Amino acid sequence: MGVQERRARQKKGVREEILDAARTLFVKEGFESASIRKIAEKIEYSPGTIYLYFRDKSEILESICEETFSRLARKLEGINQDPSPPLDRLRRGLRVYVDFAVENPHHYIVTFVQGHPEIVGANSIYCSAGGNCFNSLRTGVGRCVEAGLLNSQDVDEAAQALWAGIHGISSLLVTHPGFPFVEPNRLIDRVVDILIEGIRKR
Amino acid sequence: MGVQERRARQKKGVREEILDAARTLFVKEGFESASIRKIAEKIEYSPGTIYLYFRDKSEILESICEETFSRLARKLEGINQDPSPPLDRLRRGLRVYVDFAVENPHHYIVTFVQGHPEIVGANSIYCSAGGNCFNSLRTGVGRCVEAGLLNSQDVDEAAQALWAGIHGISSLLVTHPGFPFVEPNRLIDRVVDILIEGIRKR
Amino acid sequence: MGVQERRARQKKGVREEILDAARTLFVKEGFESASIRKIAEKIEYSPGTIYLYFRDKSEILESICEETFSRLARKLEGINQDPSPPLDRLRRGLRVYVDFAVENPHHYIVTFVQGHPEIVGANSIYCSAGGNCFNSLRTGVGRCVEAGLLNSQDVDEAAQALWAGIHGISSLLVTHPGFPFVEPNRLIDRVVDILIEGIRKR
Amino acid sequence: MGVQERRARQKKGVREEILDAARTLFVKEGFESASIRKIAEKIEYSPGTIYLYFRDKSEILESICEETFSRLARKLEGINQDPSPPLDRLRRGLRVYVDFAVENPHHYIVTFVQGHPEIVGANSIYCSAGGNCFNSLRTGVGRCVEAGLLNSQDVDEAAQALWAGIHGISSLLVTHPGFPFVEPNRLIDRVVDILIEGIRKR
DNA sequence: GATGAATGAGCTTTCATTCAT
DNA sequence: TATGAATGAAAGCTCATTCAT
Repeated sequence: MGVQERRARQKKGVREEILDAARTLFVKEGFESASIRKIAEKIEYSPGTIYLYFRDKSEILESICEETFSRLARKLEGINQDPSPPLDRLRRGLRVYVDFAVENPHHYIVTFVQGHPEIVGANSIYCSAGGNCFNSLRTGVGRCVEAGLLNSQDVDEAAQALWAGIHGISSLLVTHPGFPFVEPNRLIDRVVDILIEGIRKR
Repeated sequence: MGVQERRARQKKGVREEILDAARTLFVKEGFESASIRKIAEKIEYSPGTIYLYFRDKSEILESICEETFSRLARKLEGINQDPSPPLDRLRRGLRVYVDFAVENPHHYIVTFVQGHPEIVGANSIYCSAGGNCFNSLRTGVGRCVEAGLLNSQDVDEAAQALWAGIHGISSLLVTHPGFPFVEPNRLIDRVVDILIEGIRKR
Repeated sequence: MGVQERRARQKKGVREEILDAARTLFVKEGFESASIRKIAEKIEYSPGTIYLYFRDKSEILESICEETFSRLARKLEGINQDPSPPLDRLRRGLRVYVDFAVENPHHYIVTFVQGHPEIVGANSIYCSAGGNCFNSLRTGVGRCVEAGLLNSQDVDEAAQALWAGIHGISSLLVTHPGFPFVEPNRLIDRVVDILIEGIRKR
Repeated sequence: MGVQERRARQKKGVREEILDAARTLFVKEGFESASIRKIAEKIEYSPGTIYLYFRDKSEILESICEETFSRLARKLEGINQDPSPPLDRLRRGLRVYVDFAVENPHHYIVTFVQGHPEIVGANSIYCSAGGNCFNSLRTGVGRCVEAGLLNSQDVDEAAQALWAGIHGISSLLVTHPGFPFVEPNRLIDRVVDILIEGIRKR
């Protein structure tokens, strides 16, 4: 029975199980405190087994980050490919970014909030899949500039400023769950409004 | 020699040395990884000595946070007490906040970016000195609302949105030093501009 | 060689090795002073290994106590089931108790002499296997009372008094090996005689 | 005030304060766990101060033992010098011994129950003051033998057997306070009765 | 694939003790 | 007489990792 149950799960793949368990633990206890043993316990395998799927602890973290970036990048690219007016698309991109963070707090914290110098380059927002995310945003901003919709022509500057804005609300919401925020949906909308209002030409 | 050297340092005070070393390590390695032993090694004392100044590891963290909040609060209160127009003061408050973060990246990360559930309440932005910081911001926003300068009357919502904005750029700058940001000063100004432009009444 | 030697010992079982080493150390140095490290050193394993067999230090103690009680209980029950006259059986039970202590001084000290508030209930003479020991004695006394052989009807009182007597000589012999006792066998017999003479009806 | 209070206590003598605190802690936590720091804290002096009165930790223990033996010896000698019949005196001596243990459980455990190999000779029952205690008992037994009151002529054997009996009930009562003993006074009387009945000539 | 056993290094913390003041 | 500062050693325990099976 225990064995059958395990076999059933194997369809999902041990690798995925490890990633799921690790992500949860990384956030709940921090990367350092989350131990290989605890991960192994959670998925009911022996610690050694984990080393069949990952070289070491930090490779697990790398995988989680990469996976997160990919999912977000896909979402953002979806928006970039629809035919609404550029400013609308930009606004929706910002909102989607924050929603993604709120819906995947574990991923977001691990990938964007915590600093991981042990993953050289990989954790940064400009590596592989990470780059795609930022590029989506940059592209969206670029389209607005081309259409003469913004109060400045510097695409990089604007893109980075917007990113700062949405990263700010995202990280606050996921890392300070105890703070007496006003209703989150309203707050997110307000932030996005401010950013769009503050950036568009009058 | 070793003795003379130490005596010299003692003027500064062992407690301060510990806090300095700890802050650096907390940021470089994270709270969990930064060990009492490493702190002791860094200041060339024995591990036991640290316990003459702090009850345990988390008390060191608490001290650092409290210290950070106090310094920032003092800066912000200074601004609140000068006589310029409300919106100017608000703008300068935002800028001072980010400057503080950039000038004290260690403090900022330890206090605002990393989550520290081990310090119940103390790590939160609304505890003691922490509360003073947020209240300064809220007061500044309140004055603008009273003067009818903002495009919304909800003080909390606006204060939180602004805080999100400045926390966003602050945390990005200090946690992603490798990212190819445009010139930081210009970027910070741009963010603050966007926030003010996005929040004021037309 | 080192490897072969170890393999040889493994037949006995690492768990048993740990218990043996621990028992010796607990007595020689006391529970507190006997450290996990010293136990590990003694059996030539790393400290961590011990935690593969026992949850923590006090679980080792618990195991030793439980084991001791069980062995003694088995001996005593053996006597209770033979068909000699009740007073003879009682006398032999007392003697067997003391013999057990003298033959297993380590066990006896750890289990009966040292107080172990850290093992809630388990160290007490009335827990599980411990209870069986005392019950054997109580049963033996009860039989004598039923047969009208004792100078008092109070079974509990008599059983506790006898226990005090044999615990007294047992603990003195094992904890004061340097004292100039008269020949131990004679002394033990004398104590048992006194107890039986002092308790039986005339 | 704090100072005045301390000065007041000094009449009692710091040394005595240390001994009082140590005795309590030795019993509550065991000799090993009771630390110099905790003793110092309890009497509100610095750890270093203790070393002005005692060479090291074990000297404190030695002092406590010596002190205990002396007090008990004095009590027993008092009895030896009164004019009642020898067997009565012996009986009263036994009872006084147990009463002393029950009234001074701290002293009794530290001195008689716990083994202290670190105090070579000093912890034994035959050193200095300790010898006086046992000698009192031996003298009492000797008088009974001379008066032809006992069922054996071997003074040492009898004295040791009696000591075993009273040590047994004493140590059980003080080290197993949780055990469901019958009413202590009755139990002690019963033990003493058994011992006297078991040893006297018929 | 998976595991059980093992380890060496490391952790936070407490200790008895020393010594300059 | 008393202390405050310091330390080296050791404690119990957990860790990432390895490897024979």
